[in-house]
Amino acid sequence: MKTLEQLKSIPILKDLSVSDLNSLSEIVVSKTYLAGEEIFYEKEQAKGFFALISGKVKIYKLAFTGKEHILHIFGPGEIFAEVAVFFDQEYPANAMALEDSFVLFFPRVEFKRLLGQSPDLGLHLMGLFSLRLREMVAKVEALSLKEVPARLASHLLFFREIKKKNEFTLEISKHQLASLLGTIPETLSRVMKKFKEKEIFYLKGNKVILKDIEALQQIALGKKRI
Amino acid sequence: MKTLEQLKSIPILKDLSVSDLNSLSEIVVSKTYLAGEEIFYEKEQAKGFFALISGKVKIYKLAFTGKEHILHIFGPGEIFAEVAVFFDQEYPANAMALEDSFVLFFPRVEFKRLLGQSPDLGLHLMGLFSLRLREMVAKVEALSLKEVPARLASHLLFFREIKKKNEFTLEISKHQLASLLGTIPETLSRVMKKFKEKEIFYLKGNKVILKDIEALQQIALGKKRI
DNA sequence: CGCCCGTTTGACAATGCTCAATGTTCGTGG
DNA sequence: CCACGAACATTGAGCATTGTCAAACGGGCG
Repeated sequence: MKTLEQLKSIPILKDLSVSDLNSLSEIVVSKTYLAGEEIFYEKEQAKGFFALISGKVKIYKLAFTGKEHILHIFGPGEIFAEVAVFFDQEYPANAMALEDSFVLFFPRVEFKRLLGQSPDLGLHLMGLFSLRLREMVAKVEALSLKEVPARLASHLLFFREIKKKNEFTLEISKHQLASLLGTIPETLSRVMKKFKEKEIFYLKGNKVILKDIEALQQIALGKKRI
Repeated sequence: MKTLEQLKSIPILKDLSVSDLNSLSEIVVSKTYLAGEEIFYEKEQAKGFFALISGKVKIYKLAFTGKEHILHIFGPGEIFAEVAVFFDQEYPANAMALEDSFVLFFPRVEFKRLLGQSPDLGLHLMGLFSLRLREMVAKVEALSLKEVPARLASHLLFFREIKKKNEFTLEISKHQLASLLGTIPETLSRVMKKFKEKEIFYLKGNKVILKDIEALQQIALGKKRI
């Protein structure tokens, strides 16, 4: 696939003018990462940002003890590490390919030059920043004000919105899901067991069928305990 | 003080061109809030963002149970609620004046028009977004990977950086500090007691004198328990 | 002086983590 | 096709941390 086609496959970029897209296609660099491969480390000098064309990537922080917290998991069409554009400093977190992944890399300096020329490009990027900020605020809220069952319920309801169905697959391992929810696999397993016992959902492997949406909503809000 | 002077007192805006500043001064609206007064609510339609000229403002989320988590406390010269520019939706959190505060309000629609005209203004704003994002990532990390003593130690070290001194005042009540660290006053009080016992700091009222920086750094990283 | 609010302390409960063991799934190779 | 191993997932017991509830303390202000 041509670079231009790939750029157009990214939702946030597809509305850009042809000239903006052409400019971008001249600066991007294609890269491939194997499953499990590190894309960048937290302490690494940030040289640019990425657009994921295919595969799956996790952005995560590591504690001194080795405990991991996943900030975000990205799929095809999404942009990540875009903060790098504005800080010629370290990346704020680590990134690893969860599956074999193909990405487009946007070098910081060149991209910033384009930004100065196209206000439209800047507006798109600012919209993305706003979205990320909201996601992070939601994460802080969840971590500090909600318990694990509420966080799991919120996540399941979020997936339901995305998939527009009560039946879906989790797409990531339980270990990864626990890390994404700010907990550990054992705790997640116990909470899921309770959800099953209370007939809130059906779970087999990675397949989920939500059964009691009302209960999920109550639990997500912290109005109901399990 | 003239609006133009006030705009120049805001660090992130002071490098803007005279014409940009003049454009801004034409759209801003001055507002005053008394201590304890709500500036906006979470569910409220976001009509613009703010620059704090004098006073103190907290941005916070509320749980269904009434528990509060402070996301940020802003002082003079800082900009807040800037995400509002890109979403004609609800504010993502609540804002309340902690002291009598004087702010400049930037209406969303008018500001966005200026953005389209001045790429430079956009670049400044994007830098601000990046900073906020990093702050939020740090918060998520602290909440999910660190215990209360580590969060307190980090906060004290952060203040030390700002003040460039080992001696300073906390500026906010213990209750507010607890909420900022994602805990409750009782827990904070107990942790502080331990810090005092271990001679890590001296504390009297709101006055703090850091005594064992090394220990604070170890605790902040989670390498050492108290 | 006495009241009020913020703070501290105490006793207790609960949530979630650690460590260890057991189950389960799935891919590989005999 | 089955057996085996490795990685993933679940379960159990015990414990650490933090939250809840209630009471006492203390400092500042009318």
